[in-house]
Amino acid sequence: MSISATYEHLSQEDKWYQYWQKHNFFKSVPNEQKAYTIVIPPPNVTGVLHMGHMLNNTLQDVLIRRARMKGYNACWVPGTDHASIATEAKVVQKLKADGINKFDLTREEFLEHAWEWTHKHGGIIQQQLKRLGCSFDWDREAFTMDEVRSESVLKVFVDLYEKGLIYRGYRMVNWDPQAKTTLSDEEVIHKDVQGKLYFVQYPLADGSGHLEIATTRPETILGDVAICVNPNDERYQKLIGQRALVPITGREIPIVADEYVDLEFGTGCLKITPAHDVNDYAIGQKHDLEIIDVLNEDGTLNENGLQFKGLDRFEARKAVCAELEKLGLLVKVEDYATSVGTSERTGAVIEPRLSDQWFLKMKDLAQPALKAILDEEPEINLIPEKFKNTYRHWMENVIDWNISRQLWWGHQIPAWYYGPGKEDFVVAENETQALGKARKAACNEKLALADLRQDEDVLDTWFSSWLWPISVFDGIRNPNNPEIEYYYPTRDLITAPEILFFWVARMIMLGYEYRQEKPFSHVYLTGIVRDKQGRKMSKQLGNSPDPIKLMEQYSTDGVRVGMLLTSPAGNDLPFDEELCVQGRNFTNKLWNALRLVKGWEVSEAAADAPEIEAIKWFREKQKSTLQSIEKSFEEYRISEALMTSYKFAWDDFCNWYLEAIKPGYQEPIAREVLEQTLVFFEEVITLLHPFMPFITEEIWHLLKERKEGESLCVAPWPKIDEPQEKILNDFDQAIAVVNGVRNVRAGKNIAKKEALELHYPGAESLASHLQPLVQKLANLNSIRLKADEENQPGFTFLAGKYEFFVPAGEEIDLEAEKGKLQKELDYLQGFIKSVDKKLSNERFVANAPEAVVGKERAKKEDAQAKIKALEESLRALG
RNA sequence: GGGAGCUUAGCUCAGCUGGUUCAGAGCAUCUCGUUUACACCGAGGGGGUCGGGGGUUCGAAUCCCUCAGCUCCCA
Repeated sequence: MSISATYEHLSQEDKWYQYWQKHNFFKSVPNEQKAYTIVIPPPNVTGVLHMGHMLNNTLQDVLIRRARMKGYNACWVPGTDHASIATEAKVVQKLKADGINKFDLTREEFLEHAWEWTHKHGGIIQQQLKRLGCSFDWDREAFTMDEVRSESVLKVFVDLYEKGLIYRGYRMVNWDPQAKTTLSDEEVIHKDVQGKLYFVQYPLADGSGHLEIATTRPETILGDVAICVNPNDERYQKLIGQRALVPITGREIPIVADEYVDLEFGTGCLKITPAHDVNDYAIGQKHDLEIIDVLNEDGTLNENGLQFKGLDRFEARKAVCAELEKLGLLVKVEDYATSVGTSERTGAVIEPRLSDQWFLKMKDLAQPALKAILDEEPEINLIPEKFKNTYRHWMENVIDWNISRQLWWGHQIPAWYYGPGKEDFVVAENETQALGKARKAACNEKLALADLRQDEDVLDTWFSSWLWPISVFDGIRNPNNPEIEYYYPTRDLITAPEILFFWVARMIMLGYEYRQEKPFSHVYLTGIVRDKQGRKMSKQLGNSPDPIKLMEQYSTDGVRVGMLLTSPAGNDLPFDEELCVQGRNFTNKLWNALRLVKGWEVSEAAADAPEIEAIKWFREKQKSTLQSIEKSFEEYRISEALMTSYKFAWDDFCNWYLEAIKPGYQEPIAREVLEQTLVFFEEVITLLHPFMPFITEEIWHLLKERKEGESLCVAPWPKIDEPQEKILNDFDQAIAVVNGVRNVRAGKNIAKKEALELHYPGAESLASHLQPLVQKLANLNSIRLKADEENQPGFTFLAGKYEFFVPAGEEIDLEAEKGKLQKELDYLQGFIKSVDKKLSNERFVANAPEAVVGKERAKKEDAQAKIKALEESLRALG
């Protein structure tokens, strides 16, 4: 069989993904095996693959492929998310480009456009995930707005409402004036900015003087309803109960006292604008103050803004300042470092705004979710554990979740109003049920559907995502269906720490609420993919490489390896294309190993000693490597598992094993050796398959004849077995000897093809059965026991604690050799001194454990043995 | 402002409850090597006073205190 000189990844990748799909290897149906389930963190339905997705989904694929090979019924569920605010923003933008204003459309018309957009741009990321090799059960693909998921969302909403956990409230919320919707606290990003603090004079109503207040938002002066001072502030005692005039408007407002006011901040006088600040709102409630809202929903000033009506809030700020200055009321302006909330999606500065919204009570739901993670023996393991603290902090201080959004794209809130009052509504899963409930509530049997008006708002996207591990198995609508019973709880959730609260915490809450059980047992939090300068990769910065191009250039396997090599859980990944080069080089190495083993002629001769020993060793090495890989996987140290596999393939298999069994130039290999080698090769690529599915599948098929329908992706993972340490240790010593000889060659510029002689100091220094192997790997013409008095020129080296000798003809630089030996001797003598110091320290001998003291004694003996060997060598050199 | 975490070779990271022979890996770097699977390679080498200071201890990268720098979360 002829094998191409290079691995042609492009055609192979496509070929094997099709093969896997054709044979339904990734399909899962409940059976008697144990389930291993992962649900994808659903990407935005209209999104495209970015580096974060690559990292995240590669990790999931590694875990699920390994589980499949280990004999679990592995099920990885794909799907997408409707991403309410992001998708709606894109559709609005697109319509705008077409000259259409969203608000000129009816809701139905807009949704038509949105679906059209979704169908046009949906499906791309799924193709890209296939490209990445992800072994999803595609028959299970779900979308947060498909029928099953939508009905589940509404059902949960109604249920939680009936349990009294969902309520409608007039509250101060985070308002995004650009998207014209509210946001939850989690969607607000606080940013430090350099602002200004404006000091403004407010005249007293009785004309007896004025007082001074400091504010960062002068434009809200127009909505002031009071001035507040601290009751303990001696400066302002006599003002309490008086009245002041709001600048520009001339409105008269009371001066009230409240301990909330910080004596130290600004002037100690606080202006109260309940409509535009959450703390002011609280004070307003307490003192029964009126509310004057000066802003429109787009962030411009309304009629309460007087002459500034129609100006944007930031323009208005400037205009108000100019006016205050003109009136002589602006005392001074100071620089002031502050932080402002911005919208996660649009970046707009968030406006605190009073409005009617739907809220979900979180306190009770949080309890089991808190326990699940923080228990001594947690039901859910966070990886890495350091996120426990963050999680605890959020959970313990959780506040009610604003779940309504003033958008159209999403699940419309299933509440219907039957009358003019704020409370004249019913909550139901559909119109028909709503009508029945409404008739009852209104005590009016004549109510018709036409009399009902559904709430305009949609639900926060996360309100559908938090059902995901249950809803993908239809476990909300049909809680006893065999699928949910079989697959739930899932095993691993792999996601970014950024959405620990948005999503992970809420899924845990919902899992316990609806199934009285955790949604997953392990949460693996990945890092963020950053560029070399440490910046997060983003579209805006344009600092992200195109994942598809990377896969085209370096092969999918190469990119997968590159990404995983450097990404321990929870650590950010400073991405560098060099990593993909390393991954690509590794695929090349494996490919060439295949070319080597498939290129040999076969003979029926018996195996030679080096080959027999190499085989004995590699068998044990495989066992010990497997053990260590298993341990890494158990601890979710994926990079470590990969690195161990990488070194096993490259160092142990290619550099040691293959070199040990490799026949001479144009010589054949013994059949039994070749057959064993093919078995070993298969073991190597089996361990690598979860990381690099494509090339390993290709090699697996080339190693021997396979039948149609066979595949490495469903081949069994090897069984764990105890290695024989003696064999491994003996071989390690042999390797040390080979390295010693190579070292001598490198140091003395002796060509590899020039055969050397080796003298070893005793049977224990180099097992006799390994000598032929050493001879082959170090290119020695003979190995013999070292005579007591060598008395000939040569080089010495230490392997383990033994001194070996390589005779070197006449060309040896005696003095240099002696110098080298003397240096080693000096070091060892110094070393013995330090060990002696320890051993002669009574407190050490008395306090340290027996084993530690014993080790020190052993060190000393070793060193003494070496010194003796060195001294002999020195004497031999004259 | 409150909280958490990090700081080990040029880079990315290991280093478990303090104790094997001067602290490890991968990559990068340097030297040598090419008719004999692979230069996307082989062999070998160099490189760190474990952020600074102090303490506990017979013994500290590992525990404690402190200072500095960085990151994240929350308000």
